[in-house]
Amino acid sequence: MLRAAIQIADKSGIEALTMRNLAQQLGVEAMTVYYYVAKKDDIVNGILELVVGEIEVPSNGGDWRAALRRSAISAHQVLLRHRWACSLMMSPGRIGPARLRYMEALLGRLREAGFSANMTHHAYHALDSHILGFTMWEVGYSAGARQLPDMGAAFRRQFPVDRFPYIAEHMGEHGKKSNRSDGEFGFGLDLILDGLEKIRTNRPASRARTDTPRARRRRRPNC
Amino acid sequence: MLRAAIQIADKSGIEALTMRNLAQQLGVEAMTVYYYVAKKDDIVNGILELVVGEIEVPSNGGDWRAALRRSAISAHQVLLRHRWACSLMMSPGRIGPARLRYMEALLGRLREAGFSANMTHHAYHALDSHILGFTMWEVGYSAGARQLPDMGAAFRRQFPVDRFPYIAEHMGEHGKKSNRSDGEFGFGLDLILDGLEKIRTNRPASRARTDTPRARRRRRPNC
DNA sequence: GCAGATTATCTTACGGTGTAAGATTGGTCA
DNA sequence: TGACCAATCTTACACCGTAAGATAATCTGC
Repeated sequence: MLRAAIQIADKSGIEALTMRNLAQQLGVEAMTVYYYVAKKDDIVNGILELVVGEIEVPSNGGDWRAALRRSAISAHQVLLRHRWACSLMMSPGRIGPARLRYMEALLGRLREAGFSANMTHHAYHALDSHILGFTMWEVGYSAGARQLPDMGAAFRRQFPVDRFPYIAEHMGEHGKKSNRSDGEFGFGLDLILDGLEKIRTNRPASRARTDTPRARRRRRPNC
Repeated sequence: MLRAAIQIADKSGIEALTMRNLAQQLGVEAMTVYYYVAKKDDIVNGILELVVGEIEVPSNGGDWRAALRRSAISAHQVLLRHRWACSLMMSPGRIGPARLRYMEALLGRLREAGFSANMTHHAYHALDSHILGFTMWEVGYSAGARQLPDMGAAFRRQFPVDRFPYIAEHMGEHGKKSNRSDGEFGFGLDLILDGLEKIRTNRPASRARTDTPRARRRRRPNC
């Protein structure tokens, strides 16, 4: 059932995933689905869980930078395969086991690389913001480009080059092949990873992983 | 009318912005709103336009880094004031005049600082991804924390510390005051800005070294 | 002053959504 | 055979955006 739901969402967008559509795909009436599921939200959480499970978790040994880079690119690709998943990952209350496993691995890899708890915290959010933020832009951008195949011409008509020269140039850059694939994603990713590496080597002994992390003195019960 | 719509969305979320709700707020019947607006989407675009207009555009003179930083922080704050706007900015087909003005100013400031067209393109997306990606996470996170006031306890019950020690530690970092305000946002922002500054001074007007050399062939006319 | 046009509002209705409540079918087992 | 039960379907409701048209209020030109 979740497979059918993913299929619908992949093909026609998450807004096409309705109980009636899903039931039809399963050859059944709408309300029958509720025999297996309490709320539609359970289906949404379920398919998100499956998709997050597709993401390659940072490996344990070797270069931390390479491991994180591989994982980030894997996440990017998974989210491009399931373009509806991005916004779901950023909405509240959707953190399931797969997401926790991913978070734990990523955080652990950072700590293991020598980052302090505070640095790890910041690094995690910087990486996460880039992965989700960039991919979400990319998804929206290509969706817009698909439904307006000649967006460039429409744009040029409405916003002439002489009024927005830099945007025009920017659009030109979008057409270049060298910027395709993971190139644009990788640029920001490397910017962040390079910055982290610099921080890591500049302050090497800022509380390495000598102490095992533990939930000490919960300051605020705030997730 | 758009003001009333923003008020509804700010107070009760974008999903509460229905034609019937909006009409009620205006002391009028639902369909009356359609006398002033063709589709609900026009209202959504309208309020987004107003909100994007609140963002402080990068100033012209002085230090490029400081200008971009100020603008990014302004965007962050505006989007926290109107927590519904983030996801709208990332969805396709919502680029209005205010957004173009912002883009043009940001791109222009980068070019003026000495970045090549290609670098500017990459820098823009890295910054944009961070601003929108981070803020969107933040919005979702705080929304989750608000509706589950003791999320921490619920979490500890379901996912014990010994199984997810790094996540537990991460959650601890969230409680620290030093990480509040623009601190978390600023960290990733500075990571990106530092990286950009290094690129700018090290190789003025050069191609990104992160571009994996690849056979570049046809460039598709794509926006 | 008043007919006609314009502007603003309301009423009704339709097809879509998620889902609550309960009827119906078919198979298994005592 | 009669009871149980899992699986499915039927009906209905409140909400959504909005199409179509009726109605009321105001302005305009003679």
